[in-house]
Amino acid sequence: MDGNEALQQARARVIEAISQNMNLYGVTPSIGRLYCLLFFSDKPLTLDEMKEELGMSKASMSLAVRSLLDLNMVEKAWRKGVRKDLYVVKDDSFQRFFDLFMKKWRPAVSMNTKAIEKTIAELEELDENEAASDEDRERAKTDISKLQNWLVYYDWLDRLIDTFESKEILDFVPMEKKEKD
Amino acid sequence: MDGNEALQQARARVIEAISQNMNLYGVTPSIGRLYCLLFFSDKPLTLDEMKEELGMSKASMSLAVRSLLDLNMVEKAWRKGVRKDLYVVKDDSFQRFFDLFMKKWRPAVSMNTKAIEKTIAELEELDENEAASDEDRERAKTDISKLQNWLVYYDWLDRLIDTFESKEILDFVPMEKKEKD
DNA sequence: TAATACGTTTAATATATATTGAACGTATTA
DNA sequence: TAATACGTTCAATATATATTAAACGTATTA
Repeated sequence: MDGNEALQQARARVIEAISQNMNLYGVTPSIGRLYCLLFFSDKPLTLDEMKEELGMSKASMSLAVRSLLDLNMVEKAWRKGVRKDLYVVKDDSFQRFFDLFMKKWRPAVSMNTKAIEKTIAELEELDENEAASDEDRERAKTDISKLQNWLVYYDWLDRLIDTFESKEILDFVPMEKKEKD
Repeated sequence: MDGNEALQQARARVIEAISQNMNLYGVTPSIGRLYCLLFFSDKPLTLDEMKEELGMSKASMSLAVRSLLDLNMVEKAWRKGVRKDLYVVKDDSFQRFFDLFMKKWRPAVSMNTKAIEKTIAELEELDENEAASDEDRERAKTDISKLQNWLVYYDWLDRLIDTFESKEILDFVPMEKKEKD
């Protein structure tokens, strides 16, 4: 086995693992492989080069790159004299993790919170509505109480994401392991 | 509009929002709706009742319940004299969030770490192999350095998940907002 | 024991999503 | 200007996943 072959084979193992687990970021293995291709590449790549390497269509590459841009996992690169768009990974794993929460979780927290608040308001109206049956009003009360627990959680989650965004989380869980005493 | 109708409509909004955003937990909207059904139910439900409420097959309910059990989002309930299996939500949003990391993220971290470690070992061999070309050995060195950065990140992530599992994270981001001074 | 009532598995189907080739718009070059 | 080289969009297709009906195994009841 020659050196290059050994290199490719060694890389293949982590590419496979990373690509498979990339679903935690809400992307497919294909997109994961593209990310890995860029990760191991020693230079920015064009859509045509990606297409060539992965044996996929240019349209796919265009879409895949866009999802990666969305997640802040890659960025455009420029090089004098090159007209094609070039892309490189933003090789900061911590930032990648934090960005996931800012891009995906934050909007979800916001949506859910708004929905819950609006619903609680409606349920309170129902509870105060004399025309409603006792049973319905009772259920409204129960729902309100359950939903308020959710609000507490979403507020917490929002504050947790704040500590990701500000990187304050690193004060609590430091990047480097503590030295053993 | 009568009370019950108002109740259903109020619930529908949060059900929709929650179900849609449940993809962050790696489950489909259908499973999300089942979760919400159980959440709002005032009693444990059987597969047949779920099937009835959601208009889906029993097989679907069986599979959906299993994913929710997997994520620790529901649990079995027993009631004297009832032979059918009964299920209720585990209505602890915080625990639900922590469990996601223990069930999904932790194994991913573990898999990726192992793959990376094994690959680094192979690359080190390659780097020390006199027969390999200088170019390949150089690339191996570069890869090793990049992969070691990932190891630092995964180690950190593992420790972060530790703070979820032990709930120490709540020391840093408390459940209740701090009172304003 | 036989008969019934469960939940699960399996194989088939329906649905959603990923992927593609071709058409399109825009910028660059000649 | 016309011609070429891009990246993107769109409609068609391929693939993966969700969903189902039917078969199955097990426990319970009579």
